Amino acid sequence: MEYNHQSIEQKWQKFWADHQTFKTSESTVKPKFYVLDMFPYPSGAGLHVGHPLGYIASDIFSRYKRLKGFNVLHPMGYDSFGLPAEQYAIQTGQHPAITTEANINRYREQLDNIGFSYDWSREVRTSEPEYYRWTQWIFMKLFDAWYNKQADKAESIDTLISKFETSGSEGINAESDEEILSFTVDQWNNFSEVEKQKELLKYRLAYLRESTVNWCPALGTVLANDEVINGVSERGGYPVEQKKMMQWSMRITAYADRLLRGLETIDWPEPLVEMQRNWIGKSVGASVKFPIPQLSDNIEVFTTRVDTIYGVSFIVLAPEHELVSNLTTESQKAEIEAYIDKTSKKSELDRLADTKTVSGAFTGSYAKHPLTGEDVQIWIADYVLAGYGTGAVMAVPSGDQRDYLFAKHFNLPIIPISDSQDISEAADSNKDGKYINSDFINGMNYQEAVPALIEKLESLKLGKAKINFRMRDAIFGRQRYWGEPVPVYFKDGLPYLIKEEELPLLLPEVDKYLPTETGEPPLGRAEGWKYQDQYEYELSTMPGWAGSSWYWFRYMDPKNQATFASKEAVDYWKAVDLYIGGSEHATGHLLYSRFWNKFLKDLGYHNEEEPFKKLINQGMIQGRSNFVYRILDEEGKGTNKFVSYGLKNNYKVNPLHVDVNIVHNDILDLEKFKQSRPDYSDAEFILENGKYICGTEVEKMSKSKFNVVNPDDIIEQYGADTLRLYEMFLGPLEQAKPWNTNGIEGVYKFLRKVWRLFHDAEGNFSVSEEEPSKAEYKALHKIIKKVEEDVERFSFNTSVSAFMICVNELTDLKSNKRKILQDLLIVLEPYAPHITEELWSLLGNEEGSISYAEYPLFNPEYLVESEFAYPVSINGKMKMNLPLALDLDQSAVEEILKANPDVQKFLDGKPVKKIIFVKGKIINMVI
RNA sequence: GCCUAGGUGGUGGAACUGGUAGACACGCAGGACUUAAAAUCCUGUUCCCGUUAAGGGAGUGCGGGUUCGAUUCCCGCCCUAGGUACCA
Repeated sequence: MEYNHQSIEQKWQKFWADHQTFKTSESTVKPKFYVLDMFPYPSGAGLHVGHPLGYIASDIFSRYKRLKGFNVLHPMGYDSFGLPAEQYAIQTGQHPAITTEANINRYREQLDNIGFSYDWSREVRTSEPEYYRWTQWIFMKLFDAWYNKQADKAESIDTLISKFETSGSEGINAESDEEILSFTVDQWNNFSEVEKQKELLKYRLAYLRESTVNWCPALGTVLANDEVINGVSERGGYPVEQKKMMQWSMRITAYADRLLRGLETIDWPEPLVEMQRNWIGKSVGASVKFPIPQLSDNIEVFTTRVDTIYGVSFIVLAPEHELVSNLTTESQKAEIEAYIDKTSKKSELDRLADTKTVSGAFTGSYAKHPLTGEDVQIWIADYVLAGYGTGAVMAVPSGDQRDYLFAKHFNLPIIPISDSQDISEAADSNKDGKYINSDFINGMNYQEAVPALIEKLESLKLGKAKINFRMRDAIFGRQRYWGEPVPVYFKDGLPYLIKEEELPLLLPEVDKYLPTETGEPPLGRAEGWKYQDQYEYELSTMPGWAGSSWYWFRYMDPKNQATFASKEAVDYWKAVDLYIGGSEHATGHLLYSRFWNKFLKDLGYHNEEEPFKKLINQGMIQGRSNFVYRILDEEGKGTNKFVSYGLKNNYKVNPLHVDVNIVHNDILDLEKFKQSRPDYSDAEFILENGKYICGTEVEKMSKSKFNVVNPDDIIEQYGADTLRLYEMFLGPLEQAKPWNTNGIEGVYKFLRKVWRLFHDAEGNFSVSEEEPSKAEYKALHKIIKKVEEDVERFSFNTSVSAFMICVNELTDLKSNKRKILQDLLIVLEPYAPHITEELWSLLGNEEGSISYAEYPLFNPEYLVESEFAYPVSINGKMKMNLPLALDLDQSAVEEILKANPDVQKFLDGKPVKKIIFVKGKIINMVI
């Protein structure tokens, strides 16, 4: 019987499903291992061959770990709230839940075809009420929490209230809004309920506040910073503008430092860690106040170079800075207003594009230098950002290039402050020299000057050391329908939580999925949707990242009605040991998940500071487009003649995308091409060597480029095992690479060879019970060792090559020994589970039991060489013949030396500690 | 500009701590089997010189360096991909 992938794969997929082979439980003495894939958003387009790359890798790893005796949790689910289903609903009126359900079913079918070992009994869907009930519950916990900086953790808001009740606002060290009240115990107790709630809102980790948001008019919703790329929306690429709105936010900034510190404890790809580090953007510096006597106020600036303070020759405010209007003198008013008007009209995109031109305006006012007391001019300019630091900078033209250009342009003084500076052409920010023109720090170096200055500023109450973060709080509301309702109602204009036992707050039905006529979010259309029939619910829904910020917990205990995951389950599974997914989530999902994880830890729900111990980014699989070249006539119009790639330069041609599914190894299937469109039916071709060769280009995989390859088609032709092996064979997991099927035949051929090892020439199943030869053991143990090493370092592509070598060797040896083949199957099982299960049961083992087999033990003895003899040279100076060995003990070294007096002579009687052999040659001796 | 990763045959890629560069696969060429095709198997395949062969030379983006020995380490440069950008 020949290898029939279709019947084998169907048989085993059904077997695994019927027997719940991969169902996982906590009740075991085995060590646990948690392997997680980033769950997909179920889009209408279904899976293409790029999607499963990471899933295949994680499945191989999971199966390998199971064989190695671990209790593996390997679940899958769907991030099923999101924009595309809602956009589809707007167009067609179909409820997003129906679209989503259909898409999920399609995804499931495609996933099943690949033969993954997921425990489907643990599936989660973020849009199901049983799931989002707990998303809402976590939101409630966040609303009911504040961040105690002293304890460096979040606590229940009750502990803050009791502090207010016993000692007022005195001594509270909390992460909060900027403008907080200070009050005594009596004042607090006399506050009205509304006043108390208003004040508490400034401390809550989920809070409502008027803030500047990224508003996307085309999508009709606000977006978080990570959802805005280069000034346009991540989804759809629509323009985004800044707008002030009442918005729900998450006080992620409270965790900035812990999020930063945690990065050192986890095993993530360096680029990704770097991205998070930059996103958090910690700067250590100082805040300095420049007094403005006429307003009896100060301008506060943040600087990372307080040592350059004597080089300050002016101050620059962001055009939006709150003091600008008060500082503007009568004579400068027109100029300032014109400048503000000009900059406010610039869109985010223009501002990003134009960073070269220097622009700004003088307010006419002066501030006092905090140390010298001299007057410094106050300017406004759009190179200072309102959103970072205090929205004001002290300008040091000699040390900062932007300040330098600004000073040159407006003819402002440039004061050198270091004896090592060269400021003839540009600012010089080096910290190496001794200070000059700098009063009491003259002659000091950087390390001495900074603490001296901080001390001085503190004594004058005009400055202090400060740490600043680039990261902003995350906007949490979305003015959309298809998301989790926020479990909040409004009373006296203030938000209150609904009761825990009233969860889930179900998403109400609406007649249309568009904003209301008055501009409220779609939930405003839900008729009679009121809390206790009188209070307005929050009409925004949660953002896409809400449901994905804790889902790995739900897999641990997906059916629990009493809590998001039981203490026992959480204590058993702890954190995700291996997480595989794309790097596009670096500053979104992966940051928010770490935040929520830390928060839930603070409240005592689990003990893991970091949710994902090890992370691997699989590279994107790009499309490989094929082109045909249509010949143009004299007028440049397309004819119905097509010329092969190699001859196209002899003609005037127009390249056209051609469906990659009718091209094989870049050779066009002419008949299928003719059938593909009616006007191609009489197409003519100019061939080379009797073939039509297509051109190629690497592009993103998309329908419009006719380069989408559906895994189902590959599976039908070659089988899931071939697909799995081939996707791994394609190249390193973490590297982006174009999809091409040019080499898939080789992998398919390999599987047929495996099959044939178990069958005789007539195709009958036949294995021998004889004791294998040394050579056979060697082939086997080479692959055992190689695959162990490769899987542990996620180098799956080299394993596939090693399998091919192994099977070629066994074929050459005509080996069909049970002892060899049985172990080979176990090693191959993670990569090609269907064929191995089939052959395993043909060997007479219990059906389906390879999933529980024991991984064969590697024995290095089989790899030790005993044959002779290569001519070798040492230091290029002598030649001799020596036995081959991998590793030698002292007696073996002596033996070799005794047998080779030439070497003895060369070594001049010095004792040899070690002989280093490489692939059978002495390459060095350690004396 | 800055950060990160990378640059190896016709192609995808291997070479793990410095040790036979090009494993494995695709493609291509030739051959066996076959009436023929498919399938399968065998041989060759970095480039250049050498009629074949024996043999020789060059070679991992470019230019230097360290080393008995460099795809690997160091210095300078070029290019590609991803990220990021008036962050004070």
